[in-house]
Amino acid sequence: MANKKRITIKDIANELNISPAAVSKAMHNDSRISDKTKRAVKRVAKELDYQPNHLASALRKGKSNLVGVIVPKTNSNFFSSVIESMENVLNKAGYNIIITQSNESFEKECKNIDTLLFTQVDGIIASMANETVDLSHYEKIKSKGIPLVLFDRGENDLNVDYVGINDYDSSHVIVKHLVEKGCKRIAHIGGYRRTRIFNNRIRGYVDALKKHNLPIDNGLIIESSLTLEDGRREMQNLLNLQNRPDAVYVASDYAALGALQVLNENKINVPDSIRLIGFGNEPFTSLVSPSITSIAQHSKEIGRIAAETFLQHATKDILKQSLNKIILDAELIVRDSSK
Amino acid sequence: MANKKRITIKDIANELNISPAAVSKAMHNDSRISDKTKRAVKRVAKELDYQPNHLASALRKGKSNLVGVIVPKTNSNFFSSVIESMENVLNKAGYNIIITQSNESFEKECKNIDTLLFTQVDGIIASMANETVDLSHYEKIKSKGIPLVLFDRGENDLNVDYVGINDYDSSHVIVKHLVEKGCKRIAHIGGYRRTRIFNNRIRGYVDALKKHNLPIDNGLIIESSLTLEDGRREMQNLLNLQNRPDAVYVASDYAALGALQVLNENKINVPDSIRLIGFGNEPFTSLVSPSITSIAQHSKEIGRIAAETFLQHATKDILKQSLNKIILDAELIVRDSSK
DNA sequence: TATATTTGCTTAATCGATTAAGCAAATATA
DNA sequence: TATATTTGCTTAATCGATTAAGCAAATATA
Repeated sequence: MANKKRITIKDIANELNISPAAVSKAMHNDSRISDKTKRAVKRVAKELDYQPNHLASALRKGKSNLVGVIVPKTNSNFFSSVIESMENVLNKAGYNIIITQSNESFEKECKNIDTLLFTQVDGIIASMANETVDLSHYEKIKSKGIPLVLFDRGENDLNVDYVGINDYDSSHVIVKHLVEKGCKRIAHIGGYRRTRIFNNRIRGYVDALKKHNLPIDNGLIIESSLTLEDGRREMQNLLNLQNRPDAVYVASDYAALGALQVLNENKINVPDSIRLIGFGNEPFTSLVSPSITSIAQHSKEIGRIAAETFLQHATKDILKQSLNKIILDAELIVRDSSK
Repeated sequence: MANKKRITIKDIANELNISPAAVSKAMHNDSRISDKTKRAVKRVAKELDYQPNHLASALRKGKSNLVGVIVPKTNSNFFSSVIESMENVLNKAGYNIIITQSNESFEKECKNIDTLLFTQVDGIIASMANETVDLSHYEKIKSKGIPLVLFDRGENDLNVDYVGINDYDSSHVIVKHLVEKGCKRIAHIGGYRRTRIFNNRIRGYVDALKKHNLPIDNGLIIESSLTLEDGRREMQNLLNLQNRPDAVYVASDYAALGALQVLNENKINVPDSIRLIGFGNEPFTSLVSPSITSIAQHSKEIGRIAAETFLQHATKDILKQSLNKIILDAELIVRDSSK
């Protein structure tokens, strides 16, 4: 077998006739080790292709330098981009990330948390599954004293750090845009109110309608899981109404895409007959025809801030910590579907 | 701070007045421990909410139960689905996965490999970045005796296990389909030949043309990175030709989407004037208009087989190992763009 | 009944790196 | 010159779990 014996600090110590402890300190630039010894140690380490045993130091130091990340699914541009940005920040600080997918399942999310705790991650950064209502698993993380940062789908009363965009204001921006285009009956295909971000979008939508003196029609407010199929079904339902809406604000690009399909299939002109707005600014929104107006969520920023927030917890001592709730302003990207 | 002292086997041992060694063995159902003791140990473990220290056992046993996964980017349905399927298989076998993205960058891929080796993964499952030509980093993994399994973008001469689809045959299926529809000038927007799978697609395309007695026109064979922008640019170039093609086979759905945009913008009827076929069966292929004919790659299968191949390496002893090269048949999903 | 085997544990070493404590030599200070 | 401090290392314990070796008691076998 190709597997040669692993080089340890002991091998370096033997080579130089010093103690393993001195080698360890030299590698970490301890001030009580002479420059001469440090140089010798580093030279020999290089010569022997020494790779520190991460498990041993993790065990001794009580930290793994791993951060667990939980997302509903990596296959959206939003999440993969958030992750990429987190990775950049955390790698620089010497951390690696373990990415897990909940597939929008509460059960899978619980399993992922157990797995991450078992793997002894130094912290967890998560965005919740659609199904998640019971937060006791997150309480478990907190009770173990492991830093927890939530982002996007995660605002709640857990009293942990959170990074996300201003959903309430986003709805205002969307409604304002549609009103300016002359829309009077704006429907909202939203997520479930139990998830804070979706509740905020609904609240923002309702308040914005009031602000513009438009009537609230509960038949035009729909809660769903926001999958593509949900978008199709709910759009079809809206089309079956006596009094059709003249605009639909969908709280997810995937569902918006489903809605668009139904509109196209029914030869309903978008935007002339019905204006359509999605949420998330997934790349396909600019690719379909007509292209879909959407809200950009600053995924890179969210990832960076979430990672930095974790690092604050990891480095600073407990006493200095304050709760961070960072809400970024979102941006409306206007495309053909609402022009 | 909320962090209570961690429960160790020592605590359980004290509780029961037995040795930590007995506890360890009881937890692992060692045959030399009495049922009575096993039951007692498990009861106390539960009572104290004992969580084994993964780092300690990993250090002692010399394995981390972590598998590193490297993909170009998780935001395609193909890769996220492959990963999901790997995760299922590996979790069941007691492994966790660390997912890393190369973002199609060779440099990032090298970094990821170093990171994974440092984290002491028990194996690496990878699909290469577009940029990757130099394979010395993969040699490094092999030389450390760490199991390596490649999938999709990874067939090569490294002499490691590989799981992928039959790219050569897929091209044959595509060309046959187009010929049956009456196409005579079939262009191919492909990847770079240096990547084996793309070379195989090009070879299959050329051989299939020959088989159907169609002339080979090198002006219709294009190599690119297959991004959406590449698809747009190359489609535009094809439209500028004196003698336009009547069909375009694009080796990636993203590039095919770019091509479709250009065709739509130029009011060229797809499929009547030009037929279009993509590769990968990304969800959006069925969502755009017209929907894009594509090749389904059996992502779940690929993930499952790659994971199982790793497990074979991890469990069986070195002598028994044989090289696996598993090539799955791909499937043509015919949609409007080629009907 | 005498010996062999099995059962059920304990003892002690180990996986590598880290770190508190300590010691001798070198240097600084009074 | 005598004492205090600093420098540069070593020694030994430690992080928890695992496991080889071993031992006494219980049981099986001749």
